[in-house]
Amino acid sequence: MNLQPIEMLEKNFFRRDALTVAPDLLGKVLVREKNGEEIRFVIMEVEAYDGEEDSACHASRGRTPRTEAMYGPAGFWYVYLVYGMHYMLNITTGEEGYPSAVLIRGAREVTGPGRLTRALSVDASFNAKEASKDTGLWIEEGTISPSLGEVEKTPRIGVDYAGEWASKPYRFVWKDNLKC
DNA sequence: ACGATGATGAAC
DNA sequence: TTCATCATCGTA
Repeated sequence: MNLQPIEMLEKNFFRRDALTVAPDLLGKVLVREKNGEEIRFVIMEVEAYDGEEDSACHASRGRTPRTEAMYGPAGFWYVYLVYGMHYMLNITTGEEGYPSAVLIRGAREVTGPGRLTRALSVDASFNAKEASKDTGLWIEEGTISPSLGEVEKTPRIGVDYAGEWASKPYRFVWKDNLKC
């Protein structure tokens, strides 16, 4: 038997196109450490937000205080509040200077981006912090990943305002065939 | 199908 | 300083 420490995903994993990173995150494990306890969720649903051209991406309005993190290096959290109630958790991707990120929308046993951040006790204080053990929130290698046939591609949720970009298949879901 | 609820960015 | 908007969710 070959027991190796579980590998934390580092900058190089995230320093690729958001559209490449997004499906690759399915099956990876989101880890939150709080008060000495670690909770883990297998990532099941994500969306890519890719650059200023993407009307659904917050960076479509250019660089603002809110979108700073997306313009920074890959592997950092981008967290913001929507509808005055729910925090959305994103991980930044791509080269520094190019704004892009992947929204983590759901995990095994937790469906919905707002419910996920609540389950993890994640709020805006994580914004622009690195995904690492130091910050108490990171992503690890998983034990299984979906096969190609198990990944469903659909338009993103809640971005109907984004014109032609609203219909692009930037959402990736691991169809949970094995669930029982 | 609707209201809660508050930060953000843009207009004035 | 005001205002519309919003990557949602729970209850009806």
